[in-house]
Amino acid sequence: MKKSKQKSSKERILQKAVQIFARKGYASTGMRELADSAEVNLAMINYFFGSKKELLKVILETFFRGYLEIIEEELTEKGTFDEKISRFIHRAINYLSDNRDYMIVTLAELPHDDPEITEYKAQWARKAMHIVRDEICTPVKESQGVDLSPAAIGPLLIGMMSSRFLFAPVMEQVNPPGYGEDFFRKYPDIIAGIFLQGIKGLENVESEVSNE
Amino acid sequence: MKKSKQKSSKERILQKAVQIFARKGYASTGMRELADSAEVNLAMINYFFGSKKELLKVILETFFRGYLEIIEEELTEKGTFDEKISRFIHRAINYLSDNRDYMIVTLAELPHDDPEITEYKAQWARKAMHIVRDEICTPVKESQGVDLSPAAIGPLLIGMMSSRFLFAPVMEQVNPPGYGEDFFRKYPDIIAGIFLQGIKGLENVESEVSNE
DNA sequence: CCTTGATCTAAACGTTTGTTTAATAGTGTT
DNA sequence: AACACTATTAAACAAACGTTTAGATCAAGG
Repeated sequence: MKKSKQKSSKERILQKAVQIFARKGYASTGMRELADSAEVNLAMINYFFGSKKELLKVILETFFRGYLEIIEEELTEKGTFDEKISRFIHRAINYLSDNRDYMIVTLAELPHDDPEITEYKAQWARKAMHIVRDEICTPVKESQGVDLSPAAIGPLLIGMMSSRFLFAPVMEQVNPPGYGEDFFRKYPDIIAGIFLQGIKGLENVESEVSNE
Repeated sequence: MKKSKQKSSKERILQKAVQIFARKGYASTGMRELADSAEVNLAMINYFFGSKKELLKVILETFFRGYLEIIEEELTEKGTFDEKISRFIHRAINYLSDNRDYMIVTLAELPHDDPEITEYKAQWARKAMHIVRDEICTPVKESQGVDLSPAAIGPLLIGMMSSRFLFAPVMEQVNPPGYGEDFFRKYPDIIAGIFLQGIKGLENVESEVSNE
């Protein structure tokens, strides 16, 4: 372990950026506030990262890379369908929990369409969608005859797994802190259970809307 | 129908605000850009709404009120558990679809904790959570013995229903527009099916984590 | 000792930010 | 015609914005 005592300026900037962007939002955070918080001269941010937007890209990149790695490792390797899905959901929720701030920054920026950033996100979404199609949608189609669009199932999974974290700031205001803490230990099991049993219960949904 | 020809300045401001906030984000949208887009003098925004933040509150208030009304009407009225849940999900997804921009603005601001705004959101969350507890968590507990926290199920439902819309700007870049359009006609059925069958499949999850 | 390259600083750049003010225009009432 | 009230305008405000510049500081290598 080398220089574990003090982080470098660049590391400090990134660490504080993720923290503050998650709490206040990317656009509402000024570079001076970030510089002060990271105990760094204002100019150092652009010195290391080029621009504020490039700094955001580093954060998105980091989150997406980690998430995609989990998709690849857990969804494309051996095991039954149920095993793979369950393994993936457990590890993904763990990842979201360990990287809440990265996740919050990424998902809060998702709906906005700065063209530069949107293309960036789309690159990752493309890769994830192929795997979701091959490993989830296709098997479900073959075993149950239900057509699932990967463009819906991918977002659905993230939505299910992340919702609790995105609502956290509000829920802390609603419930006393620490409330339901025991419940949230079972959270990954619940989500995995709902998703797995949920799509297993899907059957002839398509017939209802076959031809209108 | 009275003066359907031209909307009032106040209406135009609100309409354009929701539109632009949804596309670019609340914080990144300047008041001058909004004023120009609404074809209104800059000062009129604060004249009608007091401040930029008050304008945001009106948007949040509008979305929450509509969503809570659906919760109340569909979840607390007559019918079996399955009927109520299914009715609620169908109508809620319809509501989200009809008010995409309101939803995007609201959900994108959710994770951020401007204290003034957070307390605002918490007021609505409180009301919704009571209903979710009484109408979803308690029945599930009685019929299946599974303890669900309303602080998780409420967000989970929104997360499941909204994910597809929040990812839309990215997915449009991934898929050709119009792709999977036929699928998304079945979307409410799919979501309702997954959720209902999903929680019905939950059983002895708690026993796995009973005592570690 | 001098050089090289990376790190850091203080200061300023020109815009843009949200908000406010004071004056004007319009509309219906008395 | 004078009044009251709402709506609208152009202009200005201080503050904050992201970015850039020129120069200092520092450590390591030749």
